[in-house]
Amino acid sequence: MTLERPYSRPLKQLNSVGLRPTSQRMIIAKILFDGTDKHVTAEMLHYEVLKSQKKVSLATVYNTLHLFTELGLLREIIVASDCSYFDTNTSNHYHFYHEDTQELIDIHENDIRIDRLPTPPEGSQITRVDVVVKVGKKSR
Amino acid sequence: MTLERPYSRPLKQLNSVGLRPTSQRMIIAKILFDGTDKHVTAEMLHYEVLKSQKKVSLATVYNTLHLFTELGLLREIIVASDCSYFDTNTSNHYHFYHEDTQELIDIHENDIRIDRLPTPPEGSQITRVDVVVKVGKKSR
DNA sequence: GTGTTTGCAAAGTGTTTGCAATTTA
DNA sequence: TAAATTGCAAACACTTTGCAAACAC
Repeated sequence: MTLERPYSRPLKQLNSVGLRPTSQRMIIAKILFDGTDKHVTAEMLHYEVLKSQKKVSLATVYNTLHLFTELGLLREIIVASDCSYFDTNTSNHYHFYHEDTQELIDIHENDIRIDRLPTPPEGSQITRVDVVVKVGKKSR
Repeated sequence: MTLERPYSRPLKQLNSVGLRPTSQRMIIAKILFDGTDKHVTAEMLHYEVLKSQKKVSLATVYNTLHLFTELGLLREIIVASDCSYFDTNTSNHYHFYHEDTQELIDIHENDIRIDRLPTPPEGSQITRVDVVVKVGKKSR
């Protein structure tokens, strides 16, 4: 935890993409960019915000998550059709998705390898490769 | 196309999982299991149904898609948070997802390979591996 | 007949939007 | 003060559900 400079990283992140550091964004950025990798849903983040400081509307949370994603500060991960996750680690990596707990867990780059990527259909190019390894409770 | 025995395959599929071959299910099964691999959304399927024969309610389409999926006749594929695809090919394979056309395209088993699958977290086991290769229009 | 299946319309979910009020630079 | 941002509540898209009528066996 970066207790010694709790504001510098969030501020830098906002400045780096040219967003005004409003109080709502700072609160959100402070939670997201604390130096550790996080996977959050809009609801989870909203809850964290309410827990930590003054109120930020859910609409603003959604807005901010999408803004951050467009600007490259976050990466959206689709695992289920009923909720989106956002990942503060924007580098190339994949995920475990625990079907029982709905938890998203990083798979480190070295722990999986895809070789022989397929040629994309005529006229298209690969923009991204998503890998989700679904896991469940061990049966026995 | 299996024009010669248009009903046998759908009927067999329904029988094989012990579902009553109601007219609605037969209509749906006939569209889905025509011998070719298909990727459909509930809306697409509903549209196909209406186009081909008498009416089946959207609720029943949803119901049937989920029933078929639970019983192993279909596989659900999550590519975007706002719509689910169902794949008539239930064997292990992955997909291209065209971000511009929302089209889902099979990647054949031989065209991609994942080696070194990661060890799942303590107490869990891998239930499935989903790979979606997102593609977009070639830029130049 | 009895249990299953269907269709409708209503309810539900997560998400987005329009707009007036507020805040930032 | 001009432009950006926020919050609210309404609107949204997709999906699910409750229940009475219809159907399959």
